[in-house]
Amino acid sequence: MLFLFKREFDFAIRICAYLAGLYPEEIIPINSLSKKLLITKPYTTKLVYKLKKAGIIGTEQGVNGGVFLNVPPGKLSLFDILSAVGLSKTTSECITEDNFCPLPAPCKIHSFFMEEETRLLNKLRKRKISGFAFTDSDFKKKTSNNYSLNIKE
Amino acid sequence: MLFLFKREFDFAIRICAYLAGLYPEEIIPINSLSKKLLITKPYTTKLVYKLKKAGIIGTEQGVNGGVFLNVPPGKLSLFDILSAVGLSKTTSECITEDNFCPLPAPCKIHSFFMEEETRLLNKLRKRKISGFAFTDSDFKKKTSNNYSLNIKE
DNA sequence: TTATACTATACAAATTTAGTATAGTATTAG
DNA sequence: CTAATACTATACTAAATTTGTATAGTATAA
Repeated sequence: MLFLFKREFDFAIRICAYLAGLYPEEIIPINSLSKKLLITKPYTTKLVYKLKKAGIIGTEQGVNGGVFLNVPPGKLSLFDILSAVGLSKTTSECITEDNFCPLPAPCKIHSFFMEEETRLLNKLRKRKISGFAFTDSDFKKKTSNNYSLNIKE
Repeated sequence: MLFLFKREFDFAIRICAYLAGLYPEEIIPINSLSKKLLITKPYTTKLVYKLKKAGIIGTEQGVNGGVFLNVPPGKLSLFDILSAVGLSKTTSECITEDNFCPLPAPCKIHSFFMEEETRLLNKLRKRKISGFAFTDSDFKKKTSNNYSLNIKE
């Protein structure tokens, strides 16, 4: 796994990037979404739940229900997505822990990493999901299964 | 804890930064080092072991032994230190795993994070420990205990 | 020769991440 | 109306990683 990166982040971005490709016409049931993106159904469900709570994803219940992006892809940043699944929990606790570092705060070591973190976070804020959107035509060939999509309305 | 960062990395850099402050005159026993830097002795030992294996730290055994930086601080990068304690293990496995991502490699999402990772690694390569060196005068006041240092030779 | 220090590896606890289960609510086609 | 399908919300388990400890040994020098 990437240094900066956990699986949950990757999956969350992947889901949003795919929904961005469908935006704003189509909705897709979680079931199909999970098969399509190679994420287990319970895991997909969990992420959809978090993303909906943050207002990023919208859902429709019922037989022909499904999920869809609730925000224009040009306005949805990677930062928004990662925050929704829990970025803040892993950020910057070290600075608030006193007695952790023997040097008077801010020490050069932690300052350096704080700066790098800030730079990365800003970059995540700038990058919008529209730049990562993909559609069915972008899939690997071997994933030949085609799940039907429901046209919204 | 910092987003980019684990405790082990922090400790390893801290040890090297302190040894850089002593360079090239003094050596310090692990015991004193561990008390001084607020790292448990077994953990300090473990890190010293790894850093020595990588050639970064030198040691002297015996009653007046201890450890010291084995490389001029201006030539020792953060990257060298983090590599010594195991940076490579956490890096970029995702790209080599096939079937992990449904999109043909390199997909935009992973490319983006790869770029960011590369940028960070390059920065770590550029930054030398000399820029982080500290000495006893930099400690917080409350850490009033002063452990005696052995003068080398 | 003994006290102190490093060497090398094995082990265990704690935390985080990843993934599953389940009981429930909502919607709509038929 | 009702049964099938889909989302809702939370609790739980398993795997992996990180963190920290233990221990038996080797080396050195006062």
